Amino acid sequence: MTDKSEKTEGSRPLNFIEEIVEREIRDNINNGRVHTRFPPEPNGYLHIGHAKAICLDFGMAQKYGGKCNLRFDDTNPIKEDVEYVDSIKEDIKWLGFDWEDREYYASDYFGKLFEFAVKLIKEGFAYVDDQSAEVISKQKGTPTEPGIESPYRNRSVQENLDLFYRMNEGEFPEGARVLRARVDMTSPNMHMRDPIIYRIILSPHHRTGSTWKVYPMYDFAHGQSDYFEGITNSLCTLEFEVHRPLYDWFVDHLKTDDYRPHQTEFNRLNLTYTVMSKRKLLQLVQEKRVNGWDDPRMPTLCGLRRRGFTPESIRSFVEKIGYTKVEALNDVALLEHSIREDLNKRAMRVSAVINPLKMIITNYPEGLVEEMTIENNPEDISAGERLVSFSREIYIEQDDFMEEPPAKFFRLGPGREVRLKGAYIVKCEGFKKNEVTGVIEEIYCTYDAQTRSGMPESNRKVKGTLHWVSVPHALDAEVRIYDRLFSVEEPMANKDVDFLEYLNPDSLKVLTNCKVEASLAGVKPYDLFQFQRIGYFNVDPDSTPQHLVFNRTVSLKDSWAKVKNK
RNA sequence: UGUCUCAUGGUGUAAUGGUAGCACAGAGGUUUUUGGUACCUUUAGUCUGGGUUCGAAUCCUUGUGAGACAACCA
Repeated sequence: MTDKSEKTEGSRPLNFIEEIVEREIRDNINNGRVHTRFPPEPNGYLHIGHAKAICLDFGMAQKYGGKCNLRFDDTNPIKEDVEYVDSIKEDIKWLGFDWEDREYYASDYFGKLFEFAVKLIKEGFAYVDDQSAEVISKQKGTPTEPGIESPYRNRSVQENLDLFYRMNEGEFPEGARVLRARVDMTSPNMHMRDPIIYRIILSPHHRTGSTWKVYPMYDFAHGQSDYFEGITNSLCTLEFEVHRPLYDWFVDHLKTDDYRPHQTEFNRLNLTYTVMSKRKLLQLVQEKRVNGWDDPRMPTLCGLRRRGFTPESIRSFVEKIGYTKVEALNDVALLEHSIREDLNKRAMRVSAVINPLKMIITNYPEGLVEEMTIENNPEDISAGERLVSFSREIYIEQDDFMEEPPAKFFRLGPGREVRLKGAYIVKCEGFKKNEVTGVIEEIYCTYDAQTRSGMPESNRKVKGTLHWVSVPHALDAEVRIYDRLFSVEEPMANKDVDFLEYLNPDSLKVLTNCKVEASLAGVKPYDLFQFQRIGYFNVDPDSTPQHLVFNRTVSLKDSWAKVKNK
């Protein structure tokens, strides 16, 4: 009964995590509370894969009346920096989520974690190992062979305690000693073979300075931090599945009543034609294969934002791909669909000619300018209308004229008629061609004065409608045409080929001679538009009133391109 | 020669023992002053073998394939 009502409530069926949570609520596990956390490490920029996690962590809390904490997992002072903290917070807010006053850091718990380690030592569950990293690693065995016990495994509690305190006094150099949990060296799960839980790091931490000389490892910090914060559901990606027994082992030694957090793993987001690993993204930035973390070709949230993606489109995409335990490769076409779907509803339509070809309307009076009324968005009447100047000389798209057009070409060619969007029907009477280069330099048309939009004659059927910009009114603009960063679906799939080999050489084309309508004079960075018949574009932060710069977010679907390529 | 996880159209997902559905992509069409949008139609799927059952994508089992795990990273 309850099952049914819960399922029909939403517009889609529950995913497996929602099913788990609803069962827990029903069974009053953890008093029926739902409290999640998003735990980024402040060592890089967030990408769309993180967005999938953010939407789940914050989304579950929202859906079930719970809370979601933001917790920086800052247990490694060598790799982390405050620089990243701010960008991460900005990206989460931009995506549309709010952690309110619950901004935490694993480093907030260094004291409690240290005490817990001391407790484990006293109970015989942890020991100081004096061996080198290499030796410890060797003793760990392999996935198919058991490990062997360290000669230091049975040190006295007193000695362990003494050594551990002195490790934290800075008495020993980095690497000299570690603290290990005393679990099981023969466990088939490598993570249970006496994992290292504390190591000596002498570099200062970005938040705690030089207070500490020993720092907890991820496994010794994460579950415990969840516990300290009262987290109920610790949601993470599939590769942490093998860590779960250790997560539970620590929580079991920490908990004092029925409350306990537990970990559930879901599949990562992989996208075709890109890479998602922080290391690879860093490499692209460092080797200047892209222009920084916010390069519009990057799958980072700042990159997608600069490219013109909206938070709504990203959330909608994440909603569409779902959460399962199957390792998936998501088609970037679905992301593109999500942004088109969103922008179709909200983007103002404007006229921009990115590869200009001048048209002279020979029978149009010289010096005459007419103001044409054009709707701002046919999908949204409330967006209103605007006036656009029309004159004797206009720019049209080079692609909209062919000297010898094929049958299916609905645009302009010698003797053909087309409609100029919101203006007149014109007929091509001739063109000027550079005899040396073969380039069409100008085309000459006549217009039918009775076909101005709104006049009865304007209803005449013509095959095509072109966008245009009046020459004397046009604004110059730079347009950056972005395409997929890689030319293959899975740049990492072939182990014998460096992923850089698959970089798409045409992922960025800069067009500097573009002409846009005058209404674009006052645009601000991140403003969104549809360039009529071309695609969705936004204003790049590089843009100034003197030098307009637009990024192509995504092209419009182009059924002519399909016909043409047949 | 380990442990854990997974396997449904091209892709991502649903169906929780009872008509294999949805979205994207593909194909075709209608409408259209965007070759856009919207709408309609359509192609295409339960990894393999066995078992339980009136009935199996679902439960049991065999095999196959894929992934994760051997950082003093997270």
